[in-house]
Amino acid sequence: MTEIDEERADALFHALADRTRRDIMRRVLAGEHSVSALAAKYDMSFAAVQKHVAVLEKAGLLTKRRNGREQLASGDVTAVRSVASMLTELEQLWRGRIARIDELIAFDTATHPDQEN
Amino acid sequence: MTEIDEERADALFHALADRTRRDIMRRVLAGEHSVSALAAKYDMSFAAVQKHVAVLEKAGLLTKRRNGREQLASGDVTAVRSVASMLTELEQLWRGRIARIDELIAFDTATHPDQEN
DNA sequence: TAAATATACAACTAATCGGTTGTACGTTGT
DNA sequence: ACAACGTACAACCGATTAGTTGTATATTTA
Repeated sequence: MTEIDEERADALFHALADRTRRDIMRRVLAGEHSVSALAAKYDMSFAAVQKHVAVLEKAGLLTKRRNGREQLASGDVTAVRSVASMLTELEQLWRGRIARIDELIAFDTATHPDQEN
Repeated sequence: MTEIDEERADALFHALADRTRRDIMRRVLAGEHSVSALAAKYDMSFAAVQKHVAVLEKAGLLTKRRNGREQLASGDVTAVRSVASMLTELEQLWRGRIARIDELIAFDTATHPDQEN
């Protein structure tokens, strides 16, 4: 369960850790684009862009749909949201830390009320 | 400007694209931990953990503070939030796409009111 | 002062990554 | 039928990664 989740997190963050792939995500979230239409936008080979699309697809960040001879890529916003929620989980841990510090301060001011300001 | 931002995004996503580093982040967001205290938690050498901490520090996800002979690491929640906001930006592009689709539907139902359901 | 602890860093290795070129195959248009 | 287009995939290459071991340097503590 958690093992699979961590693998998925690895794939998601790794997929987003590349400029070209983040740029592809911007385009395919805004609308469908064929792989060759995407490839035309970057100064690299078609195969290189195809690999980037494959990385994003394996991570679940986009899906492909065949239309004739072209493959139309479309961004999956729920995958983007799942990454965001992982970050929110991290933030919650930090909130817990702050809450604990606040408790300490509350205890301190209750024990030594003359130290309040 | 954007060049630096993309480099920062590369570093942030790459830093989070590793289980051990995400786990370190959970611990240091919840509270301060020395590098050796962290190292004791994982089945790898001290040097390996030290490198992971260095990657997180370079990305700005944690800061270190010297206390005697130990180095206390503390998670930086604002860096975590900056990653979350990048994802929100991506999500906005998707919202734009949906808005455009809605406009098309509105135009269509206005032009062909008999096709409504 | 000497031993133990905590860190830093260099050098090495196997694996992965991001790119290339080349080949093959189905689909479309002439 | 055939040329052009869009895609898939394998093989290769240099750079980077995640790990290791070993050594050096402060800081405690006995």
